[in-house]
Amino acid sequence: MFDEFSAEDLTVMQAFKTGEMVVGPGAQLFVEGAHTPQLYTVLAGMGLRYKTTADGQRQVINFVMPGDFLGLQAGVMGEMSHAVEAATEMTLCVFNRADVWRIFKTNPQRAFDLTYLAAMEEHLLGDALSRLGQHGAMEKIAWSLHRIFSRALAVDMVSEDNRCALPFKQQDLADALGLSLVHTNKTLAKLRADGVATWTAGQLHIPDLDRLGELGLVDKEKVEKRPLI
Amino acid sequence: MFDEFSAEDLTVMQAFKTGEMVVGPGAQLFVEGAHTPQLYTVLAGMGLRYKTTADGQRQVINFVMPGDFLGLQAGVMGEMSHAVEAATEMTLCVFNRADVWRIFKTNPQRAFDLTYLAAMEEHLLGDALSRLGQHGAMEKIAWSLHRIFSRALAVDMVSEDNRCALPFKQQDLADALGLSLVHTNKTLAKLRADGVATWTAGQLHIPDLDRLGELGLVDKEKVEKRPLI
DNA sequence: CGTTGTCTTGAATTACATCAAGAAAAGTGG
DNA sequence: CCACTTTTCTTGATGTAATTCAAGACAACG
Repeated sequence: MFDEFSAEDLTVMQAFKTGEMVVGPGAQLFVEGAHTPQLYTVLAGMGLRYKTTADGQRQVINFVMPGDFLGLQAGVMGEMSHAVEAATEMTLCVFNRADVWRIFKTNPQRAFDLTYLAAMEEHLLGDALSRLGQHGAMEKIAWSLHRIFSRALAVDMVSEDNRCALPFKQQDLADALGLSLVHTNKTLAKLRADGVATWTAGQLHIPDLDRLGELGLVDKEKVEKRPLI
Repeated sequence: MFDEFSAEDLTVMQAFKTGEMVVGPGAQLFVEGAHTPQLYTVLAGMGLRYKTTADGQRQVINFVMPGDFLGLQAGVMGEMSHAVEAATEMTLCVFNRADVWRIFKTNPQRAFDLTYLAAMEEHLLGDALSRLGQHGAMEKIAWSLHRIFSRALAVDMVSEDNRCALPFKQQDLADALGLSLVHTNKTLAKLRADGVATWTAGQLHIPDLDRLGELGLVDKEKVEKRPLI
């Protein structure tokens, strides 16, 4: 799924990298509005990006999976507009914010990749926006599960029998889609009854991804390559 | 509102710039999924970014105003994930997609600005997402009008008596917020009756921006500087 | 001056939220 | 390992915000 990593790239990134870090479930990687000195690439584990609204509600922006780059906003804008929290134990590759500028000075290709990633996020958020704005609960949930599962496939986290770990709560999914917990639960029950998607005990089972995609109105989009930072 | 433009920056950007362009209302600046060779900075006029969903619905991503940079996605990813359409006559500063890479090679500061813009868009989309997911019609509409008006203030498009041009249809606002036209209309009528916001004949009148902000649950966020490309 | 697009308003319907309460899990401590 | 508490999941009943349907009033336009 990722662009190839040349020997030179590796050297450059190794200079940029300052270490590895392991955090436990529930750890706050970023706090909303805070000034943080570090950026991360997710090597293993899953997490949540979310915003807290003025009246105390929570909007989950998306689900964080291995390969994701965290903190680009803080890296260029100084502070994060959303929080990031670990849902499982996570292994992270750590970079210094101060080095971002150095990348731009010394390695245009990597700088370009950063912009690419930002544009990619924008694209994904746009998708989410149109799903939230224009569709009903069943479509939202089917779409979301489809997206998660496709991504898991891309990073090889899906087992032979079409199962992957999904260590979130139903409340998290509800908050991602702007639905109530109750309605989310009932819709998941329907998908389960129909044999389209079964999510129990932190495991998501999708026997037929295309069928789920139809319910979620997913247009068979190419799996896009993304740069790995 | 914009970062200062040094003499050197000006020279660099003038080399990058390939011309100016004026388009009429209704013109399609970008088509969804298309490969376009040009990028634009909006000098005057307003427009819409939108996506069309699989089942034919339309989600307006945001409203385009002077100072916006259009086509960054196409610039780095090759194709746009959304369409852009002019709502009024628009004046655009034209750049070549091929030159984007040159920017990264020769002018790290400008390259950084591009990434900054992308991160900014991501931030704005995240805001929109949480508004769509977590709030009711009144809050959505108040929030949206607040955002538009604040932006208009920043680019000095608001008259003495707190009016600015808003050349969109109610349907556009409805599609931006995931509401039906009817409900949008009724909510606007309520705002008008309460004297908070009056939008008629393409003119938006906001006597008291703070009052609107309260209704829209807007936390008094600093007006952020953005780079002008 | 008819035709078409946008706005406006009322009435009927529905998808979803809220309320409530029980059943599983998953921690916690003795 | 077993009570005990707390969290997460599940299901039914009730309420409501927003949709859809329908139709009239303005505007804009050729």
